[in-house]
Amino acid sequence: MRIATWNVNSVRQRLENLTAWLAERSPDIVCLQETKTVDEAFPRAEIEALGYNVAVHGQKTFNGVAILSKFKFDEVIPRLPGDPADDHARFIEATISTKTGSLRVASIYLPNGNPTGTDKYTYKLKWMDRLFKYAHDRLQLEEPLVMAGDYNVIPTAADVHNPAAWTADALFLPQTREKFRSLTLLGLTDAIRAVSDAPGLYTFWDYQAGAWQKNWGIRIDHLLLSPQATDRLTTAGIDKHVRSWERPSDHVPVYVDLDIEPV
DNA sequence: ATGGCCAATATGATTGGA
Repeated sequence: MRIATWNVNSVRQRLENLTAWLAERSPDIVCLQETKTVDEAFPRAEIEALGYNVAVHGQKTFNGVAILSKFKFDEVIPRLPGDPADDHARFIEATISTKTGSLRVASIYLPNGNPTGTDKYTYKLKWMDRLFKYAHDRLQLEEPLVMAGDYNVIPTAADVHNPAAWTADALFLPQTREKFRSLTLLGLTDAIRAVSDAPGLYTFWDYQAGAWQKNWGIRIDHLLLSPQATDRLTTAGIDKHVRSWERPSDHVPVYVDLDIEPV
């Protein structure tokens, strides 16, 4: 079972890259972020034609998440619990049936939080607290769980080309990193770091200032695995080459292979 | 880490992104 995450920065602008990457990597389940469209305008038919079921939770202009799956969804739940007044489309989870029980996958678009010192950063921290509560509750189920998405968190200095330039940024502030670390301390495993300690593993390069050409990257797209998923982890990787394609997203896909069979 | 970008919007300037 191959599960991936990709912040596509507009699914409609990225449809050609998305379909090319789906053919190349053949993921079974894909979590998308920043789809930037209302559900009615999501290119559902084009993706269904490639053999995927599609679950969407979008809104006008910004944000928007989705899950694609080669296997049918048993359950689809949009919105992160904990704040009914939060109208940002940043979370959707789904379950599918496997030979050893239910597999749960969440597509997460965690708030950026810049500029710091504003309500945007407060919103980010509160959202992370809600995500902690969600993870804590779901871990009680003791089932394979993959929380995949754009966390907008640089976990450590090894995950950024120039740490000094990011010390005051909402993605790298100690309080941000502490809240991300609390997720791993709950028992979730950062899949990429489970397979490699190498520096220079990035998932995002800014469009500006020639960041891609200079490899000024950061690692902010993560797949966090429950113990029952981690036990079955065989591979984790980053499709860096996708950043060099025509009209790319500023993020690239990240994926894991889990030794789990669908029904 | 901003000189340089990109996407969406009743759009031709503004907002959001990271």
